[in-house]
Amino acid sequence: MLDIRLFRNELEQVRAGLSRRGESSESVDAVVRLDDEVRRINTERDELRSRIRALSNEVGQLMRDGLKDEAGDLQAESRELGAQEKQLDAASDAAAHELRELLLRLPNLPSDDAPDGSTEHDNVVARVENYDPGSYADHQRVPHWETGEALGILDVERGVKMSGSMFVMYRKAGAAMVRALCQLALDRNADLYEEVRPPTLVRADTMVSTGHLPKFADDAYHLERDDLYAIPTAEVPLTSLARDEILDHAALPARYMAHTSCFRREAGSAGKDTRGLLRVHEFDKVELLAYTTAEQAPALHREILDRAEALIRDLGLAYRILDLCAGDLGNSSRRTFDIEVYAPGVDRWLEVSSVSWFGDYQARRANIRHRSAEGKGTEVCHTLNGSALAVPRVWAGIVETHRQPDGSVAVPEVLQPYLRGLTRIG
RNA sequence: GGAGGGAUGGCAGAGUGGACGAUUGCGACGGUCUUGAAAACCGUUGAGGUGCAAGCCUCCGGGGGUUCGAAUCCCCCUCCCUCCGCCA
Repeated sequence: MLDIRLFRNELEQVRAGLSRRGESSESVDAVVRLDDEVRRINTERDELRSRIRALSNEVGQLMRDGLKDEAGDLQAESRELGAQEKQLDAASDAAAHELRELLLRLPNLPSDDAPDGSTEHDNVVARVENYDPGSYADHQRVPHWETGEALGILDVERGVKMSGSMFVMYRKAGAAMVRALCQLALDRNADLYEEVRPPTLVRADTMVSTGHLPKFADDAYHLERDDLYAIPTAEVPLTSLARDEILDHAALPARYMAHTSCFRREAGSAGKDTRGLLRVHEFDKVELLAYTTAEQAPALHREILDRAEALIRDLGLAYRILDLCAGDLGNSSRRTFDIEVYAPGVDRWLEVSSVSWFGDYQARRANIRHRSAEGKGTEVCHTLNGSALAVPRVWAGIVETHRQPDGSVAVPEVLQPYLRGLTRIG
């Protein structure tokens, strides 16, 4: 949620930022109009309240003095004002509610550093690492679902039998590798990040805090009977960890990591990427998240990207870093770097991590503040996060990249200790 | 799921219709004293809205109601605790 003060003091900046995303300016106009209205009504209402309080105090004084009969006129006047106040209050609530709904649906402003552009084709490739297009042999040009099936480590058919399309089942070393990847990611970040195991079913307001509701309700699994949502990423519960709290300045930056299942309906992608692990409804992921001051945010953005990148590099995968253009940024993000792994079997770049800086957009929704360094007053925190490791596509990248001429898959060295010393699958 | 008890400032804990945004204690911060510290003593110390400011307004778990006036009375909801039931 954007700071309403931006609309009052730096309206042109808001318009410019939103238009870089391709948002129309109609809602901006509506926000300004409603904000004016709310403040106008509130001023009038507060004036009435003030008079009612003064009258009531007079009545109270008369009562204490035993002059009950003289209070009648004051009571009548106060009652009259009370009726007016009630009307204004209702009008204020209605306008304020409308304003909030509007603000909740407006996306964040792109950072000035985010490149211009409107679609994913305009994203800037910041770096390409460990990738030599001519280096791939025929034995690596096999899709992971074929290798997985052949080695008995991926059972798509039975996953679908249980739960429908885009649900998969891992088996034997394939299942162990899911666990190993998560354990590796947690161990590699345990030096600075506190491990958390949060609930995977959360309330609506928890989803609102990160920006996943109300705008993207179609993407989330919802348990109607209990009105709970299955989290699409650990970002959701981790952001609500500090909801409605005022953090101590000395506690920042506060770093957390969590391994969770993630659930996505993929409502807009029906029929797309349905094969293998390219796009699934349920998957495991280790997420990194930080609460910071505004000043600390850039350093943490780099740190999370570095850590996510290091894991991919050490798994021996080819990857590239994308600097997302303004038009392709996630709704809540001001700047995002995507890490994409090259999967030779399907000859595609697969997004495995999205490292984002949200400014104070999420923290304002979640009401997360910190005491300012000078001691007086509070400031809204900044939040940042990124996948340390999202399992399915990394799993696919490993199986395709490290496939050997004999059809087996070499286990990356960093993973071997987590697979009981296994060096080769198949 | 049933029955009862709770929810007040950073924490603990008073307050059952009127001068209460809230007694007090602890903590924190500033000062006096001290070579320095501790102790003692003095003072300060919640969050937000609006306004140039003085000020005004809101917030005692959330929402509604009664009243001239609600932390306080009534209704609904959420959460926590105890007991019973069920259970990995």
